[in-house]
Order: sequence, then C-alpha cells, then structure tokens
Amino acid sequence: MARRAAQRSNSRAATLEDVARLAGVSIATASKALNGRTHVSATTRTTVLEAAARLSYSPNALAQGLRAVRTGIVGLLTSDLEGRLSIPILMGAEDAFGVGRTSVLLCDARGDAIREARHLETLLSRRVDGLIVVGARPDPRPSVGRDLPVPVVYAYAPSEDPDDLSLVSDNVSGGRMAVRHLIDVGRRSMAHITGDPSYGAAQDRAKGALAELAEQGLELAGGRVYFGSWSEAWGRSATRMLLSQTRGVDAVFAGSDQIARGVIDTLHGAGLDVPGDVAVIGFDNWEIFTTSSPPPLSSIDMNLETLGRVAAQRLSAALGGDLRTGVESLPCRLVPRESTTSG
Amino acid sequence: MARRAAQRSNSRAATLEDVARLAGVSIATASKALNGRTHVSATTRTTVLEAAARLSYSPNALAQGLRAVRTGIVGLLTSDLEGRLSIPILMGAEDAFGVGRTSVLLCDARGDAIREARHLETLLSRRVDGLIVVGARPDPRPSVGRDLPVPVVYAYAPSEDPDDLSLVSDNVSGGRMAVRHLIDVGRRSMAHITGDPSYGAAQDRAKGALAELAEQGLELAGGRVYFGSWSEAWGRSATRMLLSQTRGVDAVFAGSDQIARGVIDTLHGAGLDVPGDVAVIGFDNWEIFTTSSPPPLSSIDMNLETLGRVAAQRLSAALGGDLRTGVESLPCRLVPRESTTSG
DNA sequence: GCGAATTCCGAAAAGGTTTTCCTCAAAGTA
DNA sequence: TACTTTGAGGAAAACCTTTTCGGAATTCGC
Repeated sequence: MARRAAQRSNSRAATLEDVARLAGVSIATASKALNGRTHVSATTRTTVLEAAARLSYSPNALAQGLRAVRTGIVGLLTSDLEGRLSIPILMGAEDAFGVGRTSVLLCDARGDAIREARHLETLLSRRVDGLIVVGARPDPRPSVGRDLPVPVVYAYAPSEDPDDLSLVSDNVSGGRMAVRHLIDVGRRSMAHITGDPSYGAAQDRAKGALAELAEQGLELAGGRVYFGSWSEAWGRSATRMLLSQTRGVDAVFAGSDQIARGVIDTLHGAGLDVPGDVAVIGFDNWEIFTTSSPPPLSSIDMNLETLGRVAAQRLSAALGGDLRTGVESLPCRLVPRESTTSG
Repeated sequence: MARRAAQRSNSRAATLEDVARLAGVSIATASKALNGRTHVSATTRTTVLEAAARLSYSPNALAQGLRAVRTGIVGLLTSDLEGRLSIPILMGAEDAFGVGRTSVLLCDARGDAIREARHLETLLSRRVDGLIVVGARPDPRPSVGRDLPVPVVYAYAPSEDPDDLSLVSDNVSGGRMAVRHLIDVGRRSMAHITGDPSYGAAQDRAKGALAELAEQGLELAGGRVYFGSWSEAWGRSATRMLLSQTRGVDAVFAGSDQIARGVIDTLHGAGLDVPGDVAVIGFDNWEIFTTSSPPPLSSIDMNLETLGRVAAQRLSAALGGDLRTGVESLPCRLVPRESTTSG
C-alpha cells in the first residue's frame, strides 16, 4: 500500500531563529539561553527554553560542527565482516565518549583497500574528529596514512607504521594467564592446541604459555605446540593426535574458543570427563561458544570494550594535543567457568 | 611515549576558497568546475582540478549538508548487542546506497528506552536523511514516533504501529521451506525442535512447517512441536526426549542453528548418523555454527543483507515522496549442506 | 563596424549556529 | 545631580558550500 507523501507535520525543522522570534528575543540571546551562557537574565532564559520546547527545537549539528572546531563524530573503519570485534570496541568507545556527546560513523571496508580509501575520504570530508581503525586479524596492517588531519588509533590490529598509535591485546600475558590458571587448579601436564601459526597472536599466546610453564618447571604435554587452523575441526583432529601420542594429559589450553569446542567434543568422544579428567580453557571468551558448550568454557577475554574505551581516551587526548605513538598492549582477563573449575 | 602535538602538516584543511585562489578564479567558478556543472570552459576546469589536487582539497560535507536538502547520512538504531543482525543489515544498506554516497551512523541502544531516545535525538539533530531501526528480537516493538521529520524503516523487528513501515523475514515460508527440503531429500518422519514459544518467529516457523506437512499428508514426529529455549542445551534435552518417546524419526527441523547443534550432538551420542539416519536442518544460517558443525549444517537464511538493501530502497523511495506503511515480508533462502544431503 | 547572440565568470545570498563586541539602560557612588 | 559601574541584550562576522542572476567579454551575422 503506497500513498503520496502526506504533508509532513513540520515541513521544515524549527531553527534558532524561530525560537528567538517566538520568545521575542534576538538569535544571539536565544543561543546563549539555550547553551547556559552568561549575560542572560533568568526570566529571559525560561522564556527561551519554553519557546524551544514548544517548537521541539533541536539544534542543527551540521551548523554547529561547521562553526566549531569539533564535530562530535568519530569514524570507525573496520574490516571485520562479522562485527565480532567492531561492536564491542564500538560500545567501549561510545561509553568513553558518553552517550550523546559523540556519534560513531561505521564503515566496513570488507578487506578491500580501494573501498577503505573511499570510506576514509568520506569520513574526512565529514570532518570526523578522529578515527579508530579495527583490523580483521590481529597482525600489523598498512597504515591509513601519516599526514591525516585527524588523530588515528589502531585497535586490535596494529599499524605497520611505528609512528602511528596502536592498541592491542597482550596475547603473551593472555597465554601466561591461561597456563597459570590451569596450574592453579592443580594441573601439571598440559597441551596447547592453537590456530594458524602465521598469526602473530597464535605465536604470542604460545610464547606466553611456554614462558609460564618454564618458570614453573613444567614441560608441554605432547612436546610441541599444536598449530593448525582456527577451526573446531582442527581442535578435534589435534586432540585425537594428542591422545594417541601422549598419556596423562590433564589439561588443554586451546588458542580459541572454537578450537576448545572441538577439543571438548573429542575428549567426550574418548570417554574423558571435562574437567574431571582433562581441564580445558579457550581464548576470546566468545559468549556464544563459552556458554553453550557443555560444560561452560573457561576462557581468556581480550577486553575489547576496554580496547574501545582506551581508544576513545587516546583520541580525546590527541585532540587535546597529547599525541602518542607506538604499540600499547592491554591486559587480558581470565573468565573461569566449569570447564576448569569442577565445582 | 608521548610528545607534544607537532604542528600538523595542514593545520587547517583546504577550503574551496583556497582552491579558487590558487586557480585564479572565483569561488563560484571553482565550485562549478569541481562539480561538473556547465558554464565553465574546459581550460578553467582543468586549472581548478589541478589546484584542488595540489591542495588535496576535500569538500566539507557539513557545509554541503547544511545547504543541500540531503545530508547523505542515515541512522541505524539497533538494540542488537552482538551485531549479529545489525552488521549484515548495515552492509546491505551500504550496498544499496552505493559506497561513498551515504554514510551510516550506528547507535546501539542496548535495549534501553532512555538511551534509545537520546540516540534518536542525536541522530535527528545531525539531520540524518532517514532511519533504520533494528530490533533485538523479531517481535513487534514500540514505534520510535509517528511524526518524525525523516522517514523510518523498521527491519527484522516490526513496529507496533501499523502506520510505520516494517520489513521482516517471512518465517512462515521459511518453516515451509525447511520441511519441503526435508521431504525433497526423502524424509517422512520429522520432528520440530524450536525455541521460546513467546517469540512470534518460533510460532511462525512452526506454523509454516505444520502447514507444509499437512499439505503433504504427513504427521509431525513426536506429535507436537518441541518449544523450549534458543539454546544448544535445549536442543540436547529435547532430542533425548524425542528419542525416548518416538521411533523412526528420520529428520529434525531445528528452530535455530544453535539448537540444531545440540540436536546433532545428541544424535551422535545415541549412535545415530547425520544425515544417514537422521537429517537435520537449522535456521538462521549463522556461519559460525553451520560450517563448524560436523557435518556442515543445512539452514534457512533470513537474507538479512537483502533486508538491509530493501530498507535502503524504501528509505530512498520515501525521500522521493513514495511513502509506504505496513509490514512487508521478505522471503528466506534455503542453504543446503551435508547435514541433509548425504552428498 | 555595429547590434545580437553566445560564453564564461563572479558577486551575493542562503543554510543555522556561536561568539565577539558594542550599545543601552539601570543601578550604585560621590 | 552627575558620573561610573554593572548587566542584559543585539548586530554582525565567521564557518564553507552551492546556486542564481547579472555583467562582461567574445564571437557571429549582416
């Protein structure tokens, strides 16, 4: 059912001039009254506020942004198809800026450099106050450019250019944390099954895990890190391999929650209890996997909201003149659940 | 490492005036040259274009939006924490508008009405051209308001107000489609295990499934629809129930991919082969579940990208004066994989 | 060589807001 | 009463772009 456009109730949004006229004052006074500036008497102020309310006046942010130094818009440039990363980061940034103070313009480049350049151009022409760039995988990515007119923060995936500012999760300490937790719950013989070795994150997590083991005087079960792919299927086949090669394994540190899922499945299939016989901990703390798995999966959370929040803070600081460069690592967080804590 | 703000290379972005001055023409001429308007000689045009390139001039979209009728920004107001819905819809909308022609301002209300109102206000003050509202669950939700100055399209979750325009997935035909497919692959005795019965979508999918079964003269295995919750755990327990109550089931239509996951797990646990003994089809086509499951899971896709694309089209049409109202159902799509087609 | 037609270009307004500076009136002081 | 101080309110500029309309310069036809 289609109908011709009815005359919209307010064919034109009310402007400050309309408010001023209704209140019987000048535009300047109306502006001052609405913005809580001085040099306006109390009675005049209420008159103006009433007029504004009556017209349901809403200031034109475009005009404000045109005049002001800040527009109150930040761009979020992502290549993360699923939104798995961008959304938490977005929410953290929103929190840090404060609701209503800043809006986020979200662009997905879909891994395409051309599209990214286009989006970048659009964002700059919209005069965003700053830019957060979120990569799809946690490895260094090309810089979007050195001499942009606005500050840029790279989140999750660092920039290849050391003169940019990047925020990443500290995967080394995350790996440490996982092993430390397994030790704390009394495990001694643990394997590490993880994803694609070409990912820096996989290497870092393994490095942290090995370092912690070494410090505790323990050896890695199976004698090596099982690198493979970030899939449940790999979790399954690696676990089969592990079980056939080694005995007495009492814990597995999986490089992702998906892998952990495959690990648990296979352990169950072999008649082993989790965590009774083997404790399992994942990485990412992806709710959808950690809570639906039987038993609920312990995991390491990368604190993506915090990443977003800090990104927002760094952006604000940069606008205030405090520029930083280099890669900043933010700590992960342990989320223990029943797959490691039997009780 | 922090350093004082270096003098930014271009402390102020180049304006049209700068371009005009460098090209030795007036602002008006520069504008016409850049926008491909007439009344500019070819030589002047190239001069201006060169000047613009040299200054890396980028028009101020704020100023453009201030003067033009359209700003080229649409707001996406969501309550979908995970981004599971918003992102595909966003991508579809982006596709329909064309990259670079329209930007999307994304706001997450997190299910909070106050926050939603705040975001709405912000979006309106930024003079968005239109609004797409995405609900968290596919049931009617309160309208954001009747007399907004911009067109609004509700996607996924329809508005309670029939005078709004809503786009939803056709869950009834989706349910039909699933059953139809199971019949096509030779199944005769199928059960339906689905989620929370308070969800309209659960009811609709069941309705479609039952209608198709009736038309084919078949009965539902187990004698009833297994309503429960949208969890893997429910998929497991419902399947145990089903297996203990009925024999000869050769197919299960699960109301979501997560439920399907639990169903398959339990079938495997009972020594049954999928799809050899029992074929399983899910709903949502959530990649992360459908491809990691062994075997890969057939599913019904709600075509969220299409939803976003159509939303964008309806918004454009509304801006052109062609307003519509009511609820528009968009078809789902079958994605067969190995859990139903033994290959 | 002169009026008319044709191009090309520029001045100026509009779009909505904020801020600076100025004026004017009222209140206070000598 | 005359002068200063204080405080309220307004005019106008600035932010940057697009578009309209009029003016100027060139070309063309005769």
